[in-house]
Amino acid sequence: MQEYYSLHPRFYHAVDCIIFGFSGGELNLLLLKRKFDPGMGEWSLMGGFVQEDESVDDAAKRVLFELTGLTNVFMEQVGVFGKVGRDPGERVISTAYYALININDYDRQLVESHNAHWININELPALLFDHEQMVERAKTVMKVQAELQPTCFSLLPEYFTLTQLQSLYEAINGAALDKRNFRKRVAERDFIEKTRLIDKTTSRRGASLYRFNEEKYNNSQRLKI
Amino acid sequence: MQEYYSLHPRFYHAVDCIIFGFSGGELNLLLLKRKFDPGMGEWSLMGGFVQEDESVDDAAKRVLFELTGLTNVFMEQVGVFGKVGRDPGERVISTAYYALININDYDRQLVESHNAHWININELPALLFDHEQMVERAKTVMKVQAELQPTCFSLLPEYFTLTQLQSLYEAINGAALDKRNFRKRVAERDFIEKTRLIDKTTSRRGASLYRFNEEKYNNSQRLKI
DNA sequence: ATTTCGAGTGTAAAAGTAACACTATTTCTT
DNA sequence: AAGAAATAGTGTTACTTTTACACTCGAAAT
Repeated sequence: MQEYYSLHPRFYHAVDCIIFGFSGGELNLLLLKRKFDPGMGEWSLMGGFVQEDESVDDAAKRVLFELTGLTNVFMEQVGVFGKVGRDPGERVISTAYYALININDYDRQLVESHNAHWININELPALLFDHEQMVERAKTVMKVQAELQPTCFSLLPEYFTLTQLQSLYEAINGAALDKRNFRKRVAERDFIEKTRLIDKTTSRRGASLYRFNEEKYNNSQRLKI
Repeated sequence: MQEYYSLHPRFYHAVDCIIFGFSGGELNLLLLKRKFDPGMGEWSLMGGFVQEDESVDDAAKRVLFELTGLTNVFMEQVGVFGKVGRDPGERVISTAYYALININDYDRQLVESHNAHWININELPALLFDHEQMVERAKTVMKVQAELQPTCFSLLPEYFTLTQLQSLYEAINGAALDKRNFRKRVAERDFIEKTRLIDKTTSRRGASLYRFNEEKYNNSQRLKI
């Protein structure tokens, strides 16, 4: 019985985080310029090793916290990357996660101390190991997920204008949307609530601020956006 | 540098296979009644441990081959299951995969020797460890996948009738479909080819046999079914 | 010749999606 | 004070897609 396990090899298990942020009408990833080997000087995802006392999902949350100081972030598995030589140093199996964070919220000092930077998703540099594949898959999974459920509100501040929301959807879609049709669709979902607040920073006229009402969403027919 | 890895713990890494088959108008899973501990006597998925010289994906293919004798089977990752106590014997992280196999094709002797049985997906027994969660997630992932691409042809024999195809879609959907609308949609996709062959086993009149043309599918606009 | 059984076929209403351009409100400039 | 500038906001129509629905066809069995 003991042999049932001990005949088999054991592996380091890493987690790597594809961290999406939204600013300036564009999607960005938080990437590290590595200050240590393996891969010193290269761009990479934020990663870490799973420890004895934590689940794989918890390890991903911890790693995200170590970089950004954030908890309660929307995170989802992207997949397992388990090729034999993917990490040239040792055999490491890695689970990739994507996270959607509000770009106003994170701890800038922590991020700086890790040598991490926001990079526009359309101008990504070459990345360490198989991290580019991870990013590609994350983009796909994120897109599918965002179409099925309105998860992408995690990328916005609590209050946002419809122009911001539309440009987020355009960034995820990779294509422009018609303003009137978009607003018609927003009006149909009452989990996107208009508030009395007005944002005057982006236009002279000012734009109404909206918020995502999670409770209403949970009670709704789950109309995707 | 060496410490970069060696400070961290290592884990057994398993793969578990959710194996779908289609017969009698229903989806079935191939499950094992375990003949060994841990979990002797319980129903479980077919699983195995990742070895030094194989990727995680390859381990899943090997495990499926060991049970069914099949290669070149459609398989996709379902996700990583990495809770600390999920396997009470040892800390094991597992990657779940789903496979779609043609129920006429597998090696019956091998399957029997593993004490494996086809179980209707709507009448599943309690399963070992977190295998029920794996199955739940696999059902969701499989459904999404089948909607995006016509992967489910892997569940059918090379030649099939439209009635069979429709009942497969109904089983995946969990809901009945309108026969005329379904056939109209089939007619629109030329990667579903009508042949001159007639199947006389299911009706007196006989039904035309169709086949999936992968090449045409790859050249098509990827209309999902 | 008649029955039986699954295979196969078309049309019309309804819903959803896509295309399209101007007015409104406030601030800034002169 | 008037006009320019800049983003917010607003409806209608054509087109496409989806849904609902019931009978005939062809071969075998009796």
